[in-house]
Amino acid sequence: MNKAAKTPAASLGNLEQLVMDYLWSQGPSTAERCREALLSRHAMKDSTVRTVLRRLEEKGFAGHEVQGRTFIYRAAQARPSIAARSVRHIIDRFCGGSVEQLLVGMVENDVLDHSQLERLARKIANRKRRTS
Amino acid sequence: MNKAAKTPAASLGNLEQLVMDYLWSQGPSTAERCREALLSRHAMKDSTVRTVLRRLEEKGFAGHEVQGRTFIYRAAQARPSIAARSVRHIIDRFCGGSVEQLLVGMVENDVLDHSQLERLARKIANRKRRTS
DNA sequence: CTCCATGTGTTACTCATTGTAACGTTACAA
DNA sequence: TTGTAACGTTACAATGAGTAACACATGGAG
Repeated sequence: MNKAAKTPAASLGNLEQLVMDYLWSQGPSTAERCREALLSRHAMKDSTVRTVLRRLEEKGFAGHEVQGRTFIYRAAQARPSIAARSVRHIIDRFCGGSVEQLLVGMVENDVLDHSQLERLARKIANRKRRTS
Repeated sequence: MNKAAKTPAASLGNLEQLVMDYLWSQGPSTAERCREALLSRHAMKDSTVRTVLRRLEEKGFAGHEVQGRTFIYRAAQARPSIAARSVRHIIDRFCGGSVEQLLVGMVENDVLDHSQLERLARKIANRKRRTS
């Protein structure tokens, strides 16, 4: 069947992450521009970036359009979307599907503190009001 | 330096996950009992489970005590703790460190619906009252 | 028209991780 | 003493990720 986007929740290597971060923050870009932008943080040859970009596309994280004879790559999924799905996985894996359980665990493990929880509660309340 | 627990947030392979799930749900166990329990879902030789358990220990996910001449393996970290740290990673990677942003993304991506958010808000309110 | 610069396609090598397992050794029990 | 149940050691294949060389195409400068 579909060859692209094999594993829905495949994870990213460090360089792949770096490249995606670039695409997310800077928007569509050619391979070369991407490479130049990352040079200071991660030097590499042009073929390297291009390989990474191609693999990102195979994984469904990126896409490209052809402009003239150059490829313009772009992020295929929004960051929040990926984050949401990743967390869904974690919740299913470790929290029996319960979001509350995750939150409790985060508080107990000092990933979330009480003041954050308070702000969170307010935000949720606001959002509820606005969208219902 | 320290050889064990190299990467704090190393991820688990499928089999490793299976074994951890067993340890988490069934409690401390010998390698052989673990193997037998997983037989129907994942057949393997005894040396295979033992290798997996050893690696899990190297990664800091499991530990063992010696009882007579047999090893009793146990989960070294609670599930919620791992979940919490994983989510922390995601938040840092994809949400600029903002939990709220994650939650919003989860709503927008149908990982969380509004009724769940409501219940969540209630739980948070409760917990806040109880623990402050 | 020719040739170079620039861009893509293909292929491959290395290293770490993960699954898998054989083989060796040890020690308790009958 | 001998078999069996544990563990220790070592290894190999597949995969993923980083890295890159080399070949091919093509549009523009001369």
